[in-house]
Amino acid sequence: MGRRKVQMKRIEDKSSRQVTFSKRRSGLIKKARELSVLCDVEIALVIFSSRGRLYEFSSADGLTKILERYRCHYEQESEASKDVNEALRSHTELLHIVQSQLEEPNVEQLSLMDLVNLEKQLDMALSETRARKTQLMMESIMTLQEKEKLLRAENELLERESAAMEKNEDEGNEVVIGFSNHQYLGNLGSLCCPTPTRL
Amino acid sequence: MGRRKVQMKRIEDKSSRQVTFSKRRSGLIKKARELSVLCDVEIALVIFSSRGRLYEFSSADGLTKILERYRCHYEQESEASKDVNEALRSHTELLHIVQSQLEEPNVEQLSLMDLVNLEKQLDMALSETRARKTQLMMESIMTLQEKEKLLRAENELLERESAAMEKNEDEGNEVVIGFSNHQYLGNLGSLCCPTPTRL
DNA sequence: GAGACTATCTATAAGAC
DNA sequence: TGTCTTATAGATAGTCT
Repeated sequence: MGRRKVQMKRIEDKSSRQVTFSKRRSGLIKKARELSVLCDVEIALVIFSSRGRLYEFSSADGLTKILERYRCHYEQESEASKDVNEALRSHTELLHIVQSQLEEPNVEQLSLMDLVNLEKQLDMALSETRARKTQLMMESIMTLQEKEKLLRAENELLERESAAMEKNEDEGNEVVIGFSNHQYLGNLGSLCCPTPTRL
Repeated sequence: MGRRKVQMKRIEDKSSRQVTFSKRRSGLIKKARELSVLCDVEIALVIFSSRGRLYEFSSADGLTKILERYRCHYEQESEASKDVNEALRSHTELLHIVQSQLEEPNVEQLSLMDLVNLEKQLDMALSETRARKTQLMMESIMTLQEKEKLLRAENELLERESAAMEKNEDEGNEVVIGFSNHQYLGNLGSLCCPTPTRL
């Protein structure tokens, strides 16, 4: 959005890098604020400059809360955190009981029924834990697959663009007259160079 | 940046809000990525949609690390959340330990050797299956992460090539006529090479 | 409900001071 | 260094598919 297109790589000149950082940083924060207001969503944005200075933005809820929510997102079921907390409480309770019973030298005195019940409870607790683990992994895989898809698409686009440019360069010395109306190009127009009319 | 200026307030129409969220979210994430690359800074961006879906971006260092750094910056740790997470982790560990302790010393007391053996075998099979499942999922995740890395690298390379080519063209000495104003091309101008009329 | 299109608006890279 | 200006690249609202 400036006088010329900029390459997507680290700006080597320290001064311009600083200027760009300042400009874009405020732009980014502004955009984050707009998104949070327009769409009524929670956003947390943290930026560390190379010198270690911290810049941040967060929507009304506050950065800490959002970050906390972020962490919880991977630890708890999104369905109902109530259930998770309850499960956690009962599991912990169960553990205490079992542990105290195991610590005593006469574990054998536990009745068979006690053991059966304990086993059942432990089994259920284990199942929940396993299910949670599996779900988290599945989510992770889904996210990654989505990322891959997007990257592949972007890649393809770039390759076509690149190929089109090369072709264009090869034809560089020829006399070329303007475009046909680009509106007729449809989808391809956005992917490759419109083939110019040659004389 | 659209057909008309938009008021900076929550978009009431649910549908447009959703569309705007999708569009601006990707725009914001793109800008965050650009800033992190151009200025070599660390950025963490977390967005929760109103439905509780999580979207995130983070520069190379990874979101967790940056958030960690953020927390260190303020030394504001939420003890409650930390405790919950710790509990969940150690909880899982303990369950495994306790279960194995329960199984071992009491096998004889059940005195149904066949059943016990069968159970053991089934248990082993189950364990193996679970382990295998976990391993496969982990491998899947690793592979996808690797893929992502490669695709990103390839992408960057292509973008540089592309940029170099354009620069090359710009520096050409040819006399150029017509369509010097790319604005007439609309969006296409940014995606395809603006092949001007050459003489 | 995700993408393509395009007019229009915004951000920002360079310049100017 | 900072601030203002300007030309241009980039983002996106409305629309259609």
